[in-house]
This record gives sequence, structure tokens and C-alpha cells, in this order.
Amino acid sequence: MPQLNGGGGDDLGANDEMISFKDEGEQEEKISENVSAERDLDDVKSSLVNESENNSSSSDSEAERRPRTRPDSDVYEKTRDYFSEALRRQQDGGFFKSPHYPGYPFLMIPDLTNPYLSNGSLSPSARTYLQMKWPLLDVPGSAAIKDSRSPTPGHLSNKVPVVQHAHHVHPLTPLITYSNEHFSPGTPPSHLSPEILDPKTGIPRTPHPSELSPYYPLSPGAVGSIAHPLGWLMPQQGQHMYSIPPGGFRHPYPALAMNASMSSLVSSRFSPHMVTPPPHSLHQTGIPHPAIVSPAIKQEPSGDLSPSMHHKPLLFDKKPHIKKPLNAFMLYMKEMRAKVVAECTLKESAAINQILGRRWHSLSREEQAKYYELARKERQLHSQLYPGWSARDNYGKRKKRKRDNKPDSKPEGKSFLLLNFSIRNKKQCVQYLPSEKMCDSPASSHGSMLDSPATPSASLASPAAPAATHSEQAQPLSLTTKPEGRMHHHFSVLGKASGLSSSQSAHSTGTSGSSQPMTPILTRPIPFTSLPPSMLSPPSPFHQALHSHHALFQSQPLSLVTKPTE
DNA sequence: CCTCCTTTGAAGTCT
DNA sequence: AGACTTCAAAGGAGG
Repeated sequence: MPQLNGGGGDDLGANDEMISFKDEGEQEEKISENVSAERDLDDVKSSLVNESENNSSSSDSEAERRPRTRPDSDVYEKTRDYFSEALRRQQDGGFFKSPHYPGYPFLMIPDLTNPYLSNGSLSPSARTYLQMKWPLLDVPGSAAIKDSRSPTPGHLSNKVPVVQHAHHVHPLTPLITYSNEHFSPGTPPSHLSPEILDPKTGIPRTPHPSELSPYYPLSPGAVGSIAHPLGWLMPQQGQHMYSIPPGGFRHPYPALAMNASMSSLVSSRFSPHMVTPPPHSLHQTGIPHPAIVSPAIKQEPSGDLSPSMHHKPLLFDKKPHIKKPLNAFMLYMKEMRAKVVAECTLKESAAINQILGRRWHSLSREEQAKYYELARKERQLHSQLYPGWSARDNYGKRKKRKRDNKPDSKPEGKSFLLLNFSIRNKKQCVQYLPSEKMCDSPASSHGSMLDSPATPSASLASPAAPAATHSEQAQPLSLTTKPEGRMHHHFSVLGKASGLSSSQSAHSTGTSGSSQPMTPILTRPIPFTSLPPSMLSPPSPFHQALHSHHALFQSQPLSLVTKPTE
């Protein structure tokens, strides 16, 4: 957990922060940007070289050599198809029209459905994975944000948004559930209300009367209360768990929400195949999790599950691939990528990710907390769905990566590769540099920035932080303590090379909070993501002062890019 | 077609 | 326990 301080990672984190701040000061002036950038570039390059020197052979086969613990089920794909088909059919005649998303449940909001249709940038399965889950998730984070008592200004809640639909990029992301506006029409089911006491953390989730209602446009009285099997999803007693629309049950993970009362309902909608006890990889519930992705499906861009796709024999021999649950940043990326792409002319994901990384750091703690909380839920749900799954299962599924090498070996082919990349990158970045700058400039001079919550502390209490994952211990505001700017990103490679893994450096126990306890202004980034693109302009001196670290992030990559090849 | 790049974070393995 | 590695998303680029 990045944000947490204390513990072993504390020192590292602290160091990072210090360094980062130092750099901030150095980079405050744009004029000197190039100079520093050059220096940084040199550093980065050298680091890259050093890094690349090291691990040539080891990583290669390592992952692949690893034994696969999990036996694969041939039936998985088949079953999955059945599910897809069945679900698709359901939806065809269902409440919402989003035929393309079989697993897509009640969370479907009319105006949000389109993006999911064919040309979304996200893989259907991936999208479905998250989207399907949201309905089940209670979102404390949202509560925190929406909570009037929270210092977080309303505009913050809009940040997670809805990415412009105009761009036909998939806007709907899990996080939209955090945004009031998205759900305004519907009434959130009470089961999603934050008014839950976290079973593990014991942290009460502040309920909001106004929020207790509907997240989904479901007819309240249709089905009645449904007890949720997952403890952390359990709403308080007396509240309606799930309202099922008369038209049909759309729960992404029916089994999760299924109890005696609704089992019949669900079962009636599922083909016998679906009820068939799944083999290993299929979740015990019999419901395929979106995280499970077969290569074939994974690559299927359209997300359209045409009938022809189902029942493909070849799927039988595919190994089910259960993806890792997305972490907070990944969730953020999914959410914001389209937006960034829309705002900028950037197309290369690497560049986009750099921007996203900076933006991520520029997010307020509250905002990050939302994502951390979402990620936590993701992991929880994932673990619920796939009790036996381990991240290790996916090791070796990808071709190994060559980065993150130790600095001590000598430069070999890899160095070249990295170097080349940086050069190439520069070239490319030059193209979109202007727009990137524009869109990427964080705080900018928008007045709204000033309105950003001045006091993080309160909100901090709310969302769980990226806490000990599995243990799910109380995640006391790890987020709050998280250092806003880390050297990490601009020297991500260095950081990694130095053994500063993100998690390590970041991990901290919220309690100790020794180091970076939200320093009021300077440490607190102004969330610029909430700003409309048009509002994004070069930061005023004032804002720069306030958020010099932003400037750091901004200028660095760009300068690197723009800098003439050395 | 496959891999890399890039980002952060989680979780794995290794020492 | 700490260091290190892999994977998660994404899509252009390069081999």
C-alpha cells in the first residue's frame, strides 16, 4: 500500500517524498525545464542502461518454468459460452438494452449503455468484469465523497466520471458509481448503501439517507430483499438488498446475490448448463467471472457475443485465464484513459499512461481513496469468486518483461532497446507534446482548484486505503498518509531498480503516519482531473506554488520527450 | 503476430 | 523481512 506509511516501507517512502519535493523545487520554473529535463533524461537513460544490463537471462524462463498449479478445465469455456448466451438472451428481452453485454446487469444505465457496444476500446470481458461487479459493491468511497459532511467538494465527485460519451470510448467504468450524477435517475438499491459496517475493518460506512436508495434503475418492489452472501456486501438489516426488476434478473453474479428467494428466479433464466457444477476454474457459483478471459475472447474487440461465437468447440481446450483484479491505479486508468485520449492527441498508451500516472498522483487523497476502495472490493470479490485463484496462476501467461533490471549488469542488447524506446518515444511525444501539455497540466489555473478540499483528514477516515490486501485489516487511511509525489514516477525505472517497488515504498500503516501526513497545502495535490479540458491551462504561479509537485510531473516527461536527442 | 513500452499497485517468488 | 518480479489495461510501434 503505497499510501501507508510506517512499517518497513516508511523510510523508502519518505525518501521518495523528500526527493520528490526537492525536484519539485528545481522544476518549478519552466524555463529551466529543459535543463533539468536533460539531466533527468540522462539519469533515466543511464538508469535504463544500468537496469537493462542486469537481468537478461533470469527472467526469461522463470515464469514459464513455474509449474502451473491450477489445472485447467476444458469445460470452462464451454460453460462460459453458455452463460454468455443465456445472459445475452436475457438481456435481449430484458430491462435494459445492452445486448452486447451478456453479463451486464442492472447497472446498465440507459445513457451509458452505448459505449459498451462494439467499438469500445476496452475488451468486453474486461469491462464486463468490472461493470458487472459494481452493482454488488457497496462503495464507501462514494459515500465519503458524496457525504455532505465530507470536506470533499462536490465537484470532486464529478471527476470520476463519465468519460465523454461523445468519443464513443467506453465511458462507463466502475467508478461511475461514485458519481451522483450518473445515478441520479435511478435509485440505488439500499444494499449498496454505504451504510455498512465493514465486517473486517469494523469501520462504519457513513450512510446517506439520500444515497441509500437506488443505484440502479430497478423497480424496488419487484423482487424484494435478497441477502447477499458476501459479508462485505451485506447491507444492514432491514434494507433491501437487491431489487430485481420484473423484467429479469440482471445481476452479474447471480449466484452471489442469490438466495432461496431468488434462486428460482435465476435458475429459470439460466440454461441447465449454467447450473452445472463448474469445474475448477469456474467459480463455485457457476457464474463465470469477467475476469476470466480466454485468449480468444480477450482479443475479441467488439464484445459482441454473436451466436456464432458461442459453442465454439475450440474453446474447450483453452485454459481459463482468470485475470488479476485491477488495482486502484488500473481502475483509474480505465476510467480516465478515454478522457485523456480525448483531451489529448496522444494515442500511444505508454504516453497516455505517463499522463495518467501523473494525474494519479495529482489526485486528492479522497479521490484516490475511491479507487483504492474500489480496488479493495475488486480483490475481495475476486477472492470470493475464485477462492483458489492465485496471481501466481497467471505467471508466465505473458511473455516475460525485460524491464526492471538491476543496475549492476553491463549494458547489452537490452540497454539498446530501452534507449531506443526512449528516443522513439521522444519523437512520438513531440508530436502531441502541445496537446499533452495542455491536457495534462494539472491544477492549472482553474479557480475550482482552490476549492478543493482543504482538509483531507476527515475524508481520509472514510475510504479504506490500500491496506493489507488479503488481511483486509482495517485500512485506516493509508491513503491519507500517502506521499503525493513520488520520485517513483519520474524515475520509475530507477525506483524499481533500486528495489523501490511501488508497493514497498508505499506501504505503510496508516496509523503511524509518520511521514507524510497530509501537509495541508503543499503536499496536497489539487485534483485537476475534474477540470474540463478547456479549463486546463498553464498553472498560475500561485498554483504552481501550491502544487509544485504537479509541475514536476508535468514537466518531466514532457521535457524528456521534447529534449533533443543526446 | 508477438512483444515492448508506460504507469501504479497487488501479490507472487527469491534471498 | 526485504528485494525483486510478474501481471493487471491499453494501444501504438517495432521486430
